[in-house]
Amino acid sequence: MSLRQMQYLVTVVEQGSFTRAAELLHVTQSALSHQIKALERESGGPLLERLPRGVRLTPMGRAYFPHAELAVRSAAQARRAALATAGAESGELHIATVHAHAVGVLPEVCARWGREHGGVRLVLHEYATTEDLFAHMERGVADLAVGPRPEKWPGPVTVVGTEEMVMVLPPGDPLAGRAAVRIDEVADRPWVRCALEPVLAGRRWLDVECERAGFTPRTAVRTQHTSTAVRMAAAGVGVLITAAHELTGLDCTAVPTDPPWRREITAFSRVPPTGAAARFVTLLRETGVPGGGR
Amino acid sequence: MSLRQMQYLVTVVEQGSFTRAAELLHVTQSALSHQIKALERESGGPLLERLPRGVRLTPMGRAYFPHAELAVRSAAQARRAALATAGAESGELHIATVHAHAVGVLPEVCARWGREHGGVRLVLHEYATTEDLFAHMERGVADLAVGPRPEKWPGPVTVVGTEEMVMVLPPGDPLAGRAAVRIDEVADRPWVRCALEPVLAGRRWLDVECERAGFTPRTAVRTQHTSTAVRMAAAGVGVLITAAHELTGLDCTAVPTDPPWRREITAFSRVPPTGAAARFVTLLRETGVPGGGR
DNA sequence: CCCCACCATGAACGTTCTTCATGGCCTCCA
DNA sequence: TGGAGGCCATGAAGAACGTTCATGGTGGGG
Repeated sequence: MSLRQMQYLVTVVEQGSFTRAAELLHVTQSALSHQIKALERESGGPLLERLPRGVRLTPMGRAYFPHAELAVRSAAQARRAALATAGAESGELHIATVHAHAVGVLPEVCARWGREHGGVRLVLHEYATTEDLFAHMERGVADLAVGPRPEKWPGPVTVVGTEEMVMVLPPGDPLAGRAAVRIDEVADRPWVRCALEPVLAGRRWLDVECERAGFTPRTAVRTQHTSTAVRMAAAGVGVLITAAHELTGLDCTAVPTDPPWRREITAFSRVPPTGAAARFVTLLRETGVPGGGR
Repeated sequence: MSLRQMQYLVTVVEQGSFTRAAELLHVTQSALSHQIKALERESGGPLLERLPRGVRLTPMGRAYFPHAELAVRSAAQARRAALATAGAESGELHIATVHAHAVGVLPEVCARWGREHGGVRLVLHEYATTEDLFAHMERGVADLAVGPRPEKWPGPVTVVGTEEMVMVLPPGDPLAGRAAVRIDEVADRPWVRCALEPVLAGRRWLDVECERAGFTPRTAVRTQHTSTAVRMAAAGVGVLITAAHELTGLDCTAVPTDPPWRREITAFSRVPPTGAAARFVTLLRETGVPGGGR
């Protein structure tokens, strides 16, 4: 029962095919067959169901797989952690994040990283929702995650900055130009909702605030990606509250809310960041993230 | 970079010595040296500091180690998960728990398990505190944990029962024989505190309740193990509130609190329990745990 | 000061993994 | 319906890897 066998299994399952997995792993399909068979022999039964078209996990495989995946990913992280501590001049740093942050706060950080730590390649894993991000971080896909503060996270969480939330309005909106807008002033408008809304104690922030203001937000449309939501709002579909920096380059109006809302951006990982990961956190705090480090 | 190498490293670090680790792993010390050296070569530098007396992790080793440990433990869990799903007639099921539960609720469950699933050996990992339990579960030491509901846990949590909390009094105490006792009736007494007190939203339950009752509990003694605390209380050192079933066989008086307190017993794991683990959860709910299944 | 405990090293042997070559099976399509 | 092609399995041979045996170096304690 070796790491290699698990790596092979994971790849075969991900690819749904021995042949494609073999190409990806740079071995022959025969080697895969042998190894998977050996793994199945040791595990006491078949893990994969060989279908005429591709493969699928057996019930036993489903019990086995998540652990194997975590083992494989942890091993990869171990290697990267060691390399990052050693040379700091080569290797990879895997960062997981949500799409909204990837387009918003990370580009500048990545640019500085490239100049200052050229040897360490950044590998970005972007997810559409925070749930996705957390789920994949738990499975160990990345060394470090950048995103909203996780509600439940068994590991170190560092606040690297805060974002100011603004209300997005189409160009020429009557409220445009105001210094700030109270939420009840738009109580009668439809809203653009997004999968990535900040959550507080299990409830969406906006719902809580609207309830306090005495109305229930009417949803015009619900999107996965924040960038989509922003364009909806800019087109006048409805009101959206989102982080200010996600609007750069768009033809729309943004007005701060009254009272001002802020949302934390955090970096979190399974173990205290060392080497490259630690430097990345420092860079995050120093660069580009409004309110960084507090 | 194989699992075996990581397994070797973990054992060497745990044992603090190549020689002892070699014995434990049933290989020669030479094999260990070779493998660790190979691992260090691939990792880009030494992971262990060779001291005249035993070994220690280098900074790089400290970055590497936790990931390696998780990889090793996950692999072991994968194997067990597969075997448990396969035969269900052999293998091991690793259960992590806190000492108080190990002596309180588990004996009966384990007895039934032995009769009904004799082939699957139970391996118990007992920890003194819930913090210890959670920390070790995160590192993947066991397939399933039994204990109080974890505050932050990234995985399935099942309530398997509730325990009634009672106030422990020495034999002949004036309050003994009462149907129930309010907490403010013992406001002037010293308390026996225990590391394993139920926690609610980050604060110890007892502190919250006493604050509500208008006093601050005065601590007579603080213990690690609940069983110690129970004996303290039975000896008249102070008042203790703990689960009723932890008193079986002791010469002391237990009086329910007014209002009644209950604490949940949960089973939690990293992935949905399958096979042996799933059956164990079922057994927990069916057996011996007051209020099981709700 | 010598001996013991402890880890490193090099060469030989046994095991394991990969490849090459080939075979079986199912599906799609003429 | 029969052949072509995609897909995984299998068996044998060679390469790669891990283990052992034997031995060397180093520091601490009697």
